[in-house]
Amino acid sequence: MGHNRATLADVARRAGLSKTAASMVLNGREGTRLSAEAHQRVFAAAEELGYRPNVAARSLRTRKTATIAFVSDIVATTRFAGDLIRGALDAARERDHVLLIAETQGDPAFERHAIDAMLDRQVDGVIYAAMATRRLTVPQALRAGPVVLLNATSPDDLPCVLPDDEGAGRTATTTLLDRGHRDRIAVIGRNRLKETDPEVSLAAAARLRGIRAALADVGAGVPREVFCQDWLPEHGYAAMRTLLRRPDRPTAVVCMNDRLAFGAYQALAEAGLEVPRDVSVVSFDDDPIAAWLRPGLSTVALPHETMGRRAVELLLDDRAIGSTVVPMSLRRRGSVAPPADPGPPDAAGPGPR
Amino acid sequence: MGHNRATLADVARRAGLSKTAASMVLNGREGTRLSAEAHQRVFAAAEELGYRPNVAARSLRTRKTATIAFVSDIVATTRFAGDLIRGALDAARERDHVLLIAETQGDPAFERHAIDAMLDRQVDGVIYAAMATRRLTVPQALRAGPVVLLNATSPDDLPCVLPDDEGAGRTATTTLLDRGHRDRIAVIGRNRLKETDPEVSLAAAARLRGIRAALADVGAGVPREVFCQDWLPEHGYAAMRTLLRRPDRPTAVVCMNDRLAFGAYQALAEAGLEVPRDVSVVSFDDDPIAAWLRPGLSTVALPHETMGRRAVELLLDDRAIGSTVVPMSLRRRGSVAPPADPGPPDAAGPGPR
DNA sequence: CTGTTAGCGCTTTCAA
DNA sequence: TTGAAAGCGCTAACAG
Repeated sequence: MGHNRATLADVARRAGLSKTAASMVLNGREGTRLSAEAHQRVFAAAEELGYRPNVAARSLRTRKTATIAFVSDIVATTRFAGDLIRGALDAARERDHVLLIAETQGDPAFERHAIDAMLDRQVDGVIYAAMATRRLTVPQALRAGPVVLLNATSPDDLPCVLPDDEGAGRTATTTLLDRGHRDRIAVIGRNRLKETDPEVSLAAAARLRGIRAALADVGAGVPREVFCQDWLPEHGYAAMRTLLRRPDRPTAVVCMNDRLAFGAYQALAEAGLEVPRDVSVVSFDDDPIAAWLRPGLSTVALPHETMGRRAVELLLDDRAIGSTVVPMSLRRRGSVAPPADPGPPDAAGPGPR
Repeated sequence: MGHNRATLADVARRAGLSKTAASMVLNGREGTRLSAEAHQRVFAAAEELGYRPNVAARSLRTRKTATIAFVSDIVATTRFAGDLIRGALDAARERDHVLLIAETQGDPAFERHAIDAMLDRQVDGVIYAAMATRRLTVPQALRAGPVVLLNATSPDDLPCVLPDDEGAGRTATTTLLDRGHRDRIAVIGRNRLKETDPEVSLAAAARLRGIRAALADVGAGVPREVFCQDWLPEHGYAAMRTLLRRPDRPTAVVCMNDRLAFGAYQALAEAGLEVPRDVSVVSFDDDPIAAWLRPGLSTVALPHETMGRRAVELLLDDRAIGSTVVPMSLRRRGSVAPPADPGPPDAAGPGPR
């Protein structure tokens, strides 16, 4: 690849100057001024030869590669991984950097291998990303240089970028409260494991805190909460059925993520209930599916693209300290409306329509 | 990053040998044999110092970087991008290579920039990926070295990796035929632009060819085909409503992708029709949503992970010639059943349940 | 069998 | 104002 590229020596020769002179002109070094004419000649020569510096050679000297390692546990599983990467890519491009990516698949051997591979290539820094917001411990090898955790924290307070899940919880809930829901709001997606083990999830507990805080602010009653084994559509479906079986059907539910909400939609439709007329729904993530549902699902979006971008900014500006929390904002679609009417606290719900 | 790494000189010194000797041992060069004891000493020294070669330095000499550029038009939009990358990543890891990624966003300026950045870093080859299977022209700059097109072809027959969309069309259709559907199969998602402009899509025409061929094989009638402006759920929804409005409701539909199928499901549910009892559905892609629908959607999966892997293999083994077509296989879920009964070719359908 | 000597292409003292 | 020379860490000729 790139066989006969012109070298700096070629440029210098053509310009009738030394490599030093050429180098200085091309790098805009002010250390010592060359004649305007020398500048001209060098630029002209470089232009004519289509000169491009060899980054490997340069970095051997400068110990800078303008390359960032992006190491994540899993890249493919979720669409969100792409957003994280895209944000990082954008920011990197703006600063003339490039991303070397690797995936550990949660396997320590792969991880070790990946990190070595990156370090061997003298990357300027490492972004260590998790696909689910969580706490993790970064391998010792990374301590050698700048690191930013993306969508993760570590026990030892490395600089990190996180989404504001607690704020998101408030936002979701407030949306409901603003429309007049209050004492019959339910929560779908409580999960002991996700809420208690920070290595599994940081989002679950934070979202719940936000939800409860918003409710407490207006003195609303404790919401009905349904536990789910995981956050997949089938669990949301089951949870919603559970809720519908009870006497006082909720006027609104907040689902811990969009997949749960999708399942909830399915159960609602099956019960002949209409969103948002009979039940309002809000959730989190802004999975593509949120826009595809009928009606569109109002959801608090994960700011993954911004997070990815922020991570490289922190890394390169090395003002990276503490945690950077990125706000999450509501994508308003059609799934929220005022409660139909208080209704008698008995029946499970009317038939279709 | 990686400040005080031991260098080859350190290892040599510690082993009491020359850099040359150390280099040879470490690289397992057989050119000239060193004493067994020398081997021992070198390995021991390297081990003790935690020596790792500096890839930049090495590549300055060898002109090999063990780095592959992965340039794509869009990485984030679809989940499939992740699969392509993941496959490539896996294959690269197995061969001790690493991926430098960049995204052009379809912008020629970005593209130029990205390619320069990669070439400046002396990558060993380039994988040029498109997110929708299509034809494209690769920038001249890439002709300098090995290139493999991923999910794309070019007018000048660069080596490429493509999914077998025509086979997929046959597979989808055959699934229906095998269950007894025949003359009342409909197709959702015809699209003039996608079918005629190879720079937009290669998949649409190929899938359609496959569908028709399978039908022709059994002498089935020409299917009812509905055009869609795009392949999004809303279009599938509209298309299905159109079909249901006609007198002879289809017993089965093949949708050009899963998003259309999702829309079709919505229209079916709304009409009080049940999948697969009243209408069977098959489609293409294996979008995550296919597994989330109720019942699960049978769909012919895009083999993106395999494709990504294949691209790397072709590039590195440089036996890269012509096009490599990767088969697509059916994910059998619950959306296909035998037709209920021939039924009178009149009514639009019964009420709910 | 082993070690010395040149570079790869670049930046950076240091002298002229 | 400019240029020669050294050297980043490594490998490949070429002598010993």
